[in-house]
Amino acid sequence: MKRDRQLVNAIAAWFAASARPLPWRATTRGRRDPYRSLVSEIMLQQTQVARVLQRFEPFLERFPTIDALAAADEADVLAAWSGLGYYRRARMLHAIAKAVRDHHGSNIPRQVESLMTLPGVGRYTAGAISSIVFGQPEPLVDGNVLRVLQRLDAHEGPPDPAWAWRRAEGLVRMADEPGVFNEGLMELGAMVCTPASPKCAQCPVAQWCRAGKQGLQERVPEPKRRAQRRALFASAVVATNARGYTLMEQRPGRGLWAGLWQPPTIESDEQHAEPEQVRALVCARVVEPAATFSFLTTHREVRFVVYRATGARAGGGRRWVGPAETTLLGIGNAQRRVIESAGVAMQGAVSS
DNA sequence: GATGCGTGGAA
DNA sequence: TTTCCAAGCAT
Repeated sequence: MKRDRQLVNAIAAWFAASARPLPWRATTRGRRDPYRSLVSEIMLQQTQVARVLQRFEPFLERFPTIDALAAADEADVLAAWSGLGYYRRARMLHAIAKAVRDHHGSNIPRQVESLMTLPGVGRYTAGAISSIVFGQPEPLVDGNVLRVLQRLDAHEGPPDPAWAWRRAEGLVRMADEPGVFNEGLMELGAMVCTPASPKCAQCPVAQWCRAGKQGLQERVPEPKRRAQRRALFASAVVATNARGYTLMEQRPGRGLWAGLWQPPTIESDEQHAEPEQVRALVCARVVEPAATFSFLTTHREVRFVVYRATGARAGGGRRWVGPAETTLLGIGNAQRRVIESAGVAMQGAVSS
């Protein structure tokens, strides 16, 4: 008990002294802006801080308030999310804004139970907003916290979220400022108690760390096996017209790159489409091979074969899209690579 | 409870 | 090159 109290105080003190000045940590009169915090929490789901830093302010500029976001077209939200991945988050963030406007008087709720009813808000995000924005004594567990807590207690074996949530709850109740403690736990995991080569020599709670004392810090928690990546065979046609515009279609509303735009593409788990099928796909007069590359996602190795075509026709939901217009559509980075590999320039290019 | 959902940096 | 995994969530 005494150890726990010391841990909590040390983590909060360390964070208060060393927190990075991230844009969503800005305060007015000591308060976080709930909307900015909400956007940052959704963006940060399974996404590294460095990546979010590139996109946060532009998104806020495009949708400055929760009402502005609620009033926006979903297509515009997806366009602003282009390249960030996990595009379902963009749709759900949009849905959150509408739900908050319609059912909470445009005020983001402060209780975990209310927050959890919002689409795309799970236990972590609800705990984060409730504690960090509103100061409620709610626990939170993300990948960082899971690792930090298991190491502190030398809780061996694979990641044990159920155990970590109980532990986090017990600790956050002792904190004077729950949000500061929670953010400190995460920051500690991000900056010091890293998955590989943790910096125990500069750790503010090393004296209480049981894994560190036993030399187990590199083996706790035990990494878990990843599912094998499955192949997906994609044949894409980059059809251009006389003005240099590219033919684009919208992907289905579910699954990979749901709702995003792409050059007409045939996909299969088995093999690539025959060139004749590709030609038929766009009814083009001239179709020629242009490029081949693989694009990796967590669960898929997408093997693209890219063709160039002329003499195709729009219709059936397909549209001719000019270079400037590509910033207005939701387009995945794989599709950007497809288009550029065919030698067609576009704006809002693939990041780095 | 396992799986699918993106992307890119680090080792 | 390959593997891991990053402020998770929904189904």
